[in-house]
Amino acid sequence: MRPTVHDIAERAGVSLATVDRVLNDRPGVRAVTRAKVEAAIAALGYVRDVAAANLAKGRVYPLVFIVPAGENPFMRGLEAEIRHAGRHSAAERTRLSVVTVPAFDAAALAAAIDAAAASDDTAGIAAVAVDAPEVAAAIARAREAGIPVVTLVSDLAASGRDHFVGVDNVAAGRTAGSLMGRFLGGRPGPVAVLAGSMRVRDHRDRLEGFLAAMAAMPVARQVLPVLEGQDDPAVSRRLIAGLLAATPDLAGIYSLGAGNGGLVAALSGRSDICVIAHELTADTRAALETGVIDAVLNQDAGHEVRSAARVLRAKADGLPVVAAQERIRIDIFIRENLPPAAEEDERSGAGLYQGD
Amino acid sequence: MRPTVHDIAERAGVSLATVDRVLNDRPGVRAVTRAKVEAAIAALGYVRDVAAANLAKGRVYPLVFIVPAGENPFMRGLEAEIRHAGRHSAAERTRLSVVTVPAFDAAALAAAIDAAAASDDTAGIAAVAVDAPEVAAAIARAREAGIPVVTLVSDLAASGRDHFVGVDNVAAGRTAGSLMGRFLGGRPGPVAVLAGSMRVRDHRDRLEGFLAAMAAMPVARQVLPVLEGQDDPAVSRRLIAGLLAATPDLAGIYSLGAGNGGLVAALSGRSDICVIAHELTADTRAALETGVIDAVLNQDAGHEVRSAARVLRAKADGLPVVAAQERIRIDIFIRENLPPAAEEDERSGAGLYQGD
DNA sequence: AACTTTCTGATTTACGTACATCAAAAAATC
DNA sequence: GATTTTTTGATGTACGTAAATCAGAAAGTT
Repeated sequence: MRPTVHDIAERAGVSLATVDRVLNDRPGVRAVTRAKVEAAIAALGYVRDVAAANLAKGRVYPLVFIVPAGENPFMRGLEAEIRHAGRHSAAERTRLSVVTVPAFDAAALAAAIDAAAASDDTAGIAAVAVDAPEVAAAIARAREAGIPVVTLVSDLAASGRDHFVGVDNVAAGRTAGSLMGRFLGGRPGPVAVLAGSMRVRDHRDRLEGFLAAMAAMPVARQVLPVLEGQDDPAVSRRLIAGLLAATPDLAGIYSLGAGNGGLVAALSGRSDICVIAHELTADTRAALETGVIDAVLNQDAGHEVRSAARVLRAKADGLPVVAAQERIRIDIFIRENLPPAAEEDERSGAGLYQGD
Repeated sequence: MRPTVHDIAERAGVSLATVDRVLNDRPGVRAVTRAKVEAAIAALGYVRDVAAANLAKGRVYPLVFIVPAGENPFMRGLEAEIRHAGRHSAAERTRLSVVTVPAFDAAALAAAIDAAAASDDTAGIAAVAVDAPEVAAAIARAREAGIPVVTLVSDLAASGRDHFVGVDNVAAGRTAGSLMGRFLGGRPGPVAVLAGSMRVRDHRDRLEGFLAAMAAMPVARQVLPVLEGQDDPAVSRRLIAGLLAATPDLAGIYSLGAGNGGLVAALSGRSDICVIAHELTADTRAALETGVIDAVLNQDAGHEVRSAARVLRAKADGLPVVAAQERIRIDIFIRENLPPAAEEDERSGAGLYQGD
């Protein structure tokens, strides 16, 4: 059986109260006594029963997630994951809530952060950041009020946030470029890039990585000027249609933002162009299956949500974060390793695999 | 605040004991009363505090993991993950232990299963199966004794095991074939397959998927007869060296088993051949970085261990398993999305990402 | 009506930890 | 040596649930 505080007390020859003082480092213990207790802890290999401890503490961690509103399927999947995690977060004594704000609206986001920070029972904030000074200021205010803040999916390093939960977008772009280059092989023709907006940090990062990888390929290849679809399916569709008309020898398209529904519609079944997109959603999944999209790079929203919750709790408790453990992986999906669509049990997400 | 059993009792107008009887469905409750209590549970949205319940139950689940001994880096990584999970499994009231048996030794594996089942405090067994009747018989015996059994990594469906924790190896082979075909494009030359042994189920499955995917490619390509390296680096090295000498126009190699150290050594820095291998280990990681290996398909040992533990606990409690949630994903790694090597904190694995 | 059987209530103990209180002992200070 | 300060012990309550006991009420059976 696992040793308990009682065992430590007995072994160290002290009382339970003293053990408690050492464990939760409360004052009033002599150095020698503390050493004795710590020796006993080490000797017995004692580990605190977190479940019992949390039960006794009765503490809960109300965490607020702020995500952009709108039709962006990835964001809706993210929201679904938050709600899903919220329903199963009882054991971790964590309470998750979701706030949506208009996409790309820095003022609204800043206001939402301020509101969350103003609430007396907010233990932490996770926000999909918009790259703007007022957002950075709001995050700084929250942190000054003692509330930990993490950025989610899209970073804002200048804000002084406690942590960023998301993928390395430069690496993601490099991965896309490498795959594009290998898939195309010696085939001639230029490559196009469809982004949401160059004002968004993660899109800029992905482009940078993609260009670097393309440049490093043995075969030089022309990359056309970036198209900005505003993450909007209708705009994207128009842009891609124009591109196809103007560039008959187009070899590939890298879609580094959202709005892939429009991209797929514009391609209307053409599988001769090598297409690489981001985020596994209903649109991209279907296009992978039909061969219109060749590869999808994905960040697992479920992992991100759980990582954000873990980090915020650790910060709230003043505990260190194991960075290596919180790294979000860049998943590559092709048709053959596509996970089966989930049976839509209780979440409305894109049907991603949910690990643990 | 979350509702507790007391709230339910009050709301339903019954005593705490009755609520307890309903919750843990013990006998001695009239149908009408039960309905009242269940209505109160639904109305208040009560969810059992698992931490408190486990604390009260005091029950622990001693689970035995049986894995092959030897130098196979994936298996050693698996073992490291089990030990790692064991150190952090306190919260789940689970106790993990590892037993190693000689690789491919059916008799030894069967004996280990019998021994684990004979122990009075074994709540479940997870075993990397060898495809042999005596193993199937041992698993059947354990299950008759009321001990749940899951197969890990390599399945043995005929044994009647409760569950299989591992990837879809046919799909893995198809993925490899598809990537190989796309990476090679129009480049001519035959492709070789290096397996461990055709007597092992997962290797047969991978080969099947690979051949199917290659056959489905637009460009027909010759696949040379399978080489069997016994998962042994020295044997593999010899076989590959011979292959290279005999086949100057070789275009690609699919290594579907272990022993990749020998493969890499035989290739000695050649990056003109397209190589796809399985499992991210120190060997394959290094080869990915130098360009000798082009892609690695991976099954996350950490996920598998945690999934196995969850499934065994559920089975031990007679609870249903959410199959969709326990599916193990096939990860694709190329140089650009390689996760950074872990800082070897306390595990000796291959430095894989550890999610949650 | 007396009886058995089945249900329900009230109460208690336990799980392992956190946290508070008060008294007692030990150490340090004057 | 008397006093203050610091350290330690003893004890109790709480968290939310599980599980057991025993008494009492309700239902069903003769």
